[in-house]
Formats: sequence, C-alpha cells, structure tokens
Amino acid sequence: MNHVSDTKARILNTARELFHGRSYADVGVKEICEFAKVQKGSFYHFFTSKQDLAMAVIDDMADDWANGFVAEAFDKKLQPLERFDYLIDAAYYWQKAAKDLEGRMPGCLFGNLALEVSTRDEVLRAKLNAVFHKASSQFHESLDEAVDLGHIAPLDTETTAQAMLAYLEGVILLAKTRNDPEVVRTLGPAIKTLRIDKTIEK
Amino acid sequence: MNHVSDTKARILNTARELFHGRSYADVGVKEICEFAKVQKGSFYHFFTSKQDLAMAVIDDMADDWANGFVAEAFDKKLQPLERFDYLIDAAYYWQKAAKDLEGRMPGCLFGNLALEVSTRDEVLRAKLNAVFHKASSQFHESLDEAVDLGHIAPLDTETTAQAMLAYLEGVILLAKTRNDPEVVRTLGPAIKTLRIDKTIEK
DNA sequence: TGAATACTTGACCGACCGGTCGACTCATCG
DNA sequence: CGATGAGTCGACCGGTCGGTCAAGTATTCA
Repeated sequence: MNHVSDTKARILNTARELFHGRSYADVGVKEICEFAKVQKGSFYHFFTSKQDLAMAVIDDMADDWANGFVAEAFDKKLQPLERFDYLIDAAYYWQKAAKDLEGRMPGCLFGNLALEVSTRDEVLRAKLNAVFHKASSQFHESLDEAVDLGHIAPLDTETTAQAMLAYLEGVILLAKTRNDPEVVRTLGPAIKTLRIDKTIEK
Repeated sequence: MNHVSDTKARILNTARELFHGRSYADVGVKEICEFAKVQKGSFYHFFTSKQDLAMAVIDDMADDWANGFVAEAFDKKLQPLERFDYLIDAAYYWQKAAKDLEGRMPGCLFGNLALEVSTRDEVLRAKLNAVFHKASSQFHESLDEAVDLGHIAPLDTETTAQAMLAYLEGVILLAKTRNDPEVVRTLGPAIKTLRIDKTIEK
C-alpha cells in the first residue's frame, strides 16, 4: 500500500532522537523539519505547536518502552528480582550503544525532559509525571511478587518501588554527567538494596 | 566603603535564581540584566559570554554549598550516619520553602544543569561533574567513618557514596516532576539502605 | 590637575526562534 | 469530468537571541 504518508512518523522519530540527544529548548522546529525532510507548513499541519509535538514524542516513546525492553524486563517468566538486573543491563547497553555512536551519553529522555521543562510547562510536567508513575507501578508489582515468593523480607513495596525508580534516574543522571555508561553498571545493581519499611501504624 | 560596585554580584545572584527556578536555555541574558538592573554592556564587561556566567554561577553556588548546609550536614560533631538524615532534611526544607514561595519545586541546580547542558557543552559538563565528584567524596568520608566506628558493616565506601549521591539526585528529580517536596521526605531516608559491597579480588 | 583605568550606557547587529498563511499538488470519490 | 480535502510547500511575520560597540561617566593615582 504505502499510500499513507509517513511524514508524521518521520517528524516524530526525528524529534525524539534530537530531543533525546540534545534537549527540548536546544532543538528548533526548523531543525527537526530539515532532518525529517519536511517543510514547516507540513509540520504545523500535523502538530499544533512544539509543545504538542513534545507530548506526542513522550507518548510515542512511552509506548515503545512499554512494549519494548520494559516489557521484556518485567516479563513474568523472570524471577521478580532478576527483572531489575535485566533493566539495569538494558539501560547500560542502550546508553553504551548511544555513546559509541554519538560520543555522548544521552541519558533518559524522560528524566532529561522532566528537569528541563517541569518548572515552566505544567502540561508536559504532568505527562512526564504520569510516565514515571506508570514505570514505578511496574516496579511495585515485581516487588509485591518478590515479597509473596519470600525472596525479600516484607517492606513498603509501593514506596520502595518509587525509591528504585528514583535511584535508576539518579544513576543515569550521574552517568550522563560523567559521560560514562559504566557508571550504570557499577552503581545500578545496588537498586536491589534499597528498602523502605512499612511504617507501623497505630 | 561601598566604593566597589556590586554589579557583578547582582548579576551572579540573579542568574543563579533564574537558572535554578527555570533553566539555562530558558533564561536570556537580557532578562538577567533586567532583573539585576544592569545594562547589557555592563554584563559583558564582567562576563565574556553566557557560558562564562554559568561557570561562575556554578562555582558560586558550589562555594555556598560547601560553606553552608553541606558543611553543617557533614559536621564532624554529628554521627556519620546522622549526617545523611540532616542532608535529606535540609534538602526537604529548602525545596519546600522554594515551592511555597514560587509555587514550583526548582530541584537541584546542579542536577538540572547537568541534564540540560552536558550533551552540548563539554566545559560545563566537566565542571558539573567536578561538583558531583566533590559532593560524593564528602559522602565517602562519612561512610568510611561509619565503618570505622562499626555503625555499618564494611562495604565499598567509595562506590556506595556515589550511589547515595545518585539516589539523592534521583529523589529530587522525581519530587520535582511531581512538584511535591514531600517525596524528598518519604524517599530520602532510604539513602542509608544503599549498599555496594567490596568486590572480592583475586 | 591630568591621564589612565574601571565601569556604565543603550543603540545596534545578524541570526534565529516558533508560528502563520495562501498557493499548490494530488489521490479519492460521486 | 468536477469537487473535495488531506497533505505539501516555502516565503514571510514579529519577536527574541547572544553578543558588539562607540561613547560617556566615575574613580584612582601621579
């Protein structure tokens, strides 16, 4: 068939790469259009604004994640705690591949965007927050499972899941600042040592 | 005396606040000049470029930190592990105060800048990396002390120190994305549960 | 007093920003 | 065939960007 134009997809993919590799503010609509081989007018035919594009990029990437290596990592066939190792590994190899290719570690698109835009764009902030929430609930599930199976001592699985996500983002932040994916591999595995105990109520 | 102009200091302080509250790219030289009540020309009398200003802002803030609440947190009079609680507390109150004042959680200036600029400005990246390195060596010292005093079981103090810093940055990232300082308080204390064991060599 | 130096002023520069718009192509369908 | 509408094109808009500069003022020191 191929009768449906792939223009929108080209814009989306180009924007994702550029936003990830640099930053939201640093990448202009014009540049995106050039790389995507699209004219300005076509761009604004598909997206109402740069912010609108960013929303689409986040959705797009979140989908790819959910169906991609996150789905693999949180595969029910893996032992719950092994999933975290898988996740760290995947993050490491991805960052390493990107660095080998472009010379710089791009870090996590969501983390990058979150710190860059969340003080000035409430809509994007909320969307990124939702992405993080969804991610942490995956962690949550696995922790619950690990507790049920007796692989780890009982704890506040929901809060610990958030802590683990925070740690992962922090590790990637540090690795990016050092421009060295190895940091992910050395610090990453400690994610499983994080523990927040249930607060005993009444 | 007061014969020495405070223009440079005004620029520095204004830039710090604006960069911290928004972002590097989002704040222009013109805007900084307006808030600081300084003319463009004067700005470029003291700083050769916006990047040069950013370097000065980072130095400035790192100094304030080192002599401010970081110095307090890592006061030798405190028990080594208590210092981490102090640090988390300080981070929480600071972020909360900022949010109450401006409505938005600014997060960590260094973390913000690191993710924003480190893929496109090698000089700034290196400087931010140095700041993180210095911070993690403070953590390192305290961990060594805690091990020596038998407060915690022996571990790889240097790597664990890095992990703790990563966690702190990650927690602040998540809190900023949720625009809720309470996240710092709920997740923060788990920093002490992070452990990276010494790898047994030979 | 006069010269040197530190600082300030604000107009100005070219480049670029996100976004608009009217003209155009072209596949689809009646 | 003629009509419709999605998609494409690229010139153009006002505004802002980081940065420059010639001219002026204030301070210091001889």
